[in-house]
Amino acid sequence: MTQQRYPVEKDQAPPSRSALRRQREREQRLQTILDAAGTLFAREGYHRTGMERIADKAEVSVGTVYFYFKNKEDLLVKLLDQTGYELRNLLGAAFKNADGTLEGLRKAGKVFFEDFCPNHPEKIALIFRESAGQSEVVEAHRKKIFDKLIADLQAALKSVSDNLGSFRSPMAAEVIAASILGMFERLAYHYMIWQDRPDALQAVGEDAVRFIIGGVQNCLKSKRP
Amino acid sequence: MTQQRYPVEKDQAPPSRSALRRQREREQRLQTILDAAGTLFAREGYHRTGMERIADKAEVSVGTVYFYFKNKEDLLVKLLDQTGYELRNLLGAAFKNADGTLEGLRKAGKVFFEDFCPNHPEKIALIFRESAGQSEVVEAHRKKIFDKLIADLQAALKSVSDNLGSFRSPMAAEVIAASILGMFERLAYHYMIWQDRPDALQAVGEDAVRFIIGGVQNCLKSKRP
Amino acid sequence: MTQQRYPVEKDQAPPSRSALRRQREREQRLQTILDAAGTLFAREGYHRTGMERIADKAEVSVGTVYFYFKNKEDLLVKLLDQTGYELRNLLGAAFKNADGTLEGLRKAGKVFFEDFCPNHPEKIALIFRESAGQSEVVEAHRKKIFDKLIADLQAALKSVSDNLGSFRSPMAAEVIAASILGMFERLAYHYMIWQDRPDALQAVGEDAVRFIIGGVQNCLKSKRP
Amino acid sequence: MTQQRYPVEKDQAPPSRSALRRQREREQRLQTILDAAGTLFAREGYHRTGMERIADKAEVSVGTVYFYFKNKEDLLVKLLDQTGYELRNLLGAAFKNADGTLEGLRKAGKVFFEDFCPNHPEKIALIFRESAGQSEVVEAHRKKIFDKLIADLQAALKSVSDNLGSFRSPMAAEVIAASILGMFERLAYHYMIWQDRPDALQAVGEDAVRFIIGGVQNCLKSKRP
DNA sequence: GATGAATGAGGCTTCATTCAT
DNA sequence: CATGAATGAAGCCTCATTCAT
Repeated sequence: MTQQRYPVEKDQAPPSRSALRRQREREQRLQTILDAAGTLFAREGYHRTGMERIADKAEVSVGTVYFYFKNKEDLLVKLLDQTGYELRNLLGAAFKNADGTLEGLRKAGKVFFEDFCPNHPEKIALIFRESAGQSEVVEAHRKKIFDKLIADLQAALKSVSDNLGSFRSPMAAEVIAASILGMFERLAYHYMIWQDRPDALQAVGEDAVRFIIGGVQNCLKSKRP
Repeated sequence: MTQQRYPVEKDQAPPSRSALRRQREREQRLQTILDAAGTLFAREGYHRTGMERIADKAEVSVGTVYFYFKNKEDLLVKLLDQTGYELRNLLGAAFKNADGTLEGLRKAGKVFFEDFCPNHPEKIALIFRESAGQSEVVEAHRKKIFDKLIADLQAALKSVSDNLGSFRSPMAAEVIAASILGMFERLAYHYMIWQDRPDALQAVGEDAVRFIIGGVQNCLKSKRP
Repeated sequence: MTQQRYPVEKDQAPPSRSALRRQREREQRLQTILDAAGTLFAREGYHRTGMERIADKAEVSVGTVYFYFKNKEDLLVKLLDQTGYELRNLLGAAFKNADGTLEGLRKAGKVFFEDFCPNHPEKIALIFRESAGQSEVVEAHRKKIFDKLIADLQAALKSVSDNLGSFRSPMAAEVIAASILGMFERLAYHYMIWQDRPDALQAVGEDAVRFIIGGVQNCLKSKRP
Repeated sequence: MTQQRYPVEKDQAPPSRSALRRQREREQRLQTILDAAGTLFAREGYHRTGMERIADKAEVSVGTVYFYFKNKEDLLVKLLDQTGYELRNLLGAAFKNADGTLEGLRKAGKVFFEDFCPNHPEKIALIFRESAGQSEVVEAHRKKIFDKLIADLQAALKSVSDNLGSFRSPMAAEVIAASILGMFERLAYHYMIWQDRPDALQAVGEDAVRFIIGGVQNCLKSKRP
């Protein structure tokens, strides 16, 4: 549209004010659609939610949804990735500055059960229910997310073992990491989705953490003189 | 239950030989269809499996499938219930004659990872993937199955606590039960479905059991003299 | 089955006792099935009634229904014919011994509204609702029945006109006959099926008869000296 | 109703030209589909007409039919309502400016037999044949239409009776109204659908009207000075 | 004669996706 | 960029009819 007055070094013209605004609006709209889809997927189920429903809720037309997302699956994938990213950040933060001690696991449990679960029940439904078994593409993303969460947990466990003694078995770290994820998953599902008892989550979290810590310790060759 | 002391005159003719045979054939065919559906659901996914595919694989006509099952959902529900029943029996047997000790949990882990998982990968997929978020009816059955498994585990934990000391928290038994289920679920999914490493399952099971036992002990107020 | 010992003159061996009994049972069963079908067709509608429902109600198997009737349509046709036959007999009797006077029409109206309608609501539904527009074959039978009823009425009107004076128009007799049938049809439908007021039928019949008689008279060139 | 004295500022933008055109096209297409369905229902029968046939005849896709109509039943209901509306208007117009005399009935008969029947045989088939006994919903609409037609006729009869003398029986007006409808129905069916003699309809109409007028008069307590 | 399990063509409907305006 | 009408493949399910036992 506007002519380039000076050659730009690489590939980025300084964006005009209106271009910035448009960019912002664009992202807002994208997120609006994503939120609408997320809510509906969680509430009604991925398959029972039609594209028109999503468009309606986001107050746009079906065509617009397709302008922002390749297809319905893409919507689910983006939502899934967003949730995974958020979850990793949350747990990652818990492990910061707790290297080497079991405190990181405690914080991670606390933040998951007391922050994430009660505030994002629809994300629980999305990542642990709706994204299960939908298509190869979705499953691939799901695997990647779970793998990364497990890797993060495994890294945290590694630093614990560096400090408190190595694991008795070579697979222990991975197994424990996956176990913790499984615990979080099933407990969240059980208490948030099936029983809808957000009030119970604090106690649940405490018990879960106690269980985890006992479990981890039992898998370590204790490093005592 | 109670034996008939005298033969009952009429009201219930002894089923003829041919009637018995037909009854048997009927059940065989029903199971054939169920198996076909189970395999396809696990391999291709519930939604991507059409009724015609199922009929073809079972070598019957579509109408026959509907003669034995109300609808597609019914197929999934029956499959789910069957799997749930099997799993409960398996774990239940592990807890028999191990009351009061942690031996029951060890056996349960062993039998799940070393027997159930490698021999029934499709049931893992079915109960932990395909049955998730399909419909209210399916979800209700899923909840019932999970609830029962949790109740069984909880009962086993109760008898452990009777023996070794009570739990530090009132919810502990339930939380631990759900946690163990979650561990089994995610580990089975991780190593069977995503990594397809049935050979790793023995080691995984051992680590998982060690983790569980440590976890349980840590949640008990130790009963020491 | 049994050999013919002596040549039978035309085509009928003297039926044995058991053959007679079988014949009777056969007809009873046939009628049972027909009744079951009639009830269900009237209550649930021809299309929404499956053959299995009919067999169940008649306490026989589906195969047996097909032994007695060629197909579902045949069931409807037989039922329709039976009803038509009954209706013709009923109205025919009303015209007996009333030749030449309007008394026959009065009696016909009376017997239709006060006998037939309240006692056979399901036949009203069958002939005036369920048999409409089902297939060419059914429609052909329906036409034949209606045509005959109209012909009967027309004959009755003819004898009235012989007595009281000829009709002003050549088509009058046929038109009036069809009109009377239409009146009966719609009044029966209105008061029995839609309003379910069998108690009103006497009054309805009286008004209808008065209307008919006035109508007929108005179409006659009165034969007065 | 009330004129806007001042232009309303916003809230309702004047529909753009293209919007108007689209609205028009939309209604045209809807009517095209309705016509296609009406023709096929009348010619082949409601049940023997598949949705694909309808779509083909209307030169649209199946999906488009479902975009404009909820389902097949809806198509029939809309068609039925349209026909009922048309019929009421037709007869209603006949009664205008004929209050108190029998002229209205004469005109109504004339317009029905000489205009409606020969010009819309498919609507005769639809309202008097195809819509009979199809489903509860359809039957409910059918009842409503017939009830309204009867009510209209009844009102016309009422004004006749106001003029010429009251009816001998309290139900007479309703009975006669239903009777007239039944006559129209059966005569139209008889001469248009079964005998396909549109040429006979004029004579039929005249006889029918003569019959009706005689009938009505016979039901009135004649009001003579 | 009677049974009822098996058949499979055909029906209705949904819904993700496209594209002219 | 946004719209929403149009598409049509694909899915689930029904049910009249048959036939081996």
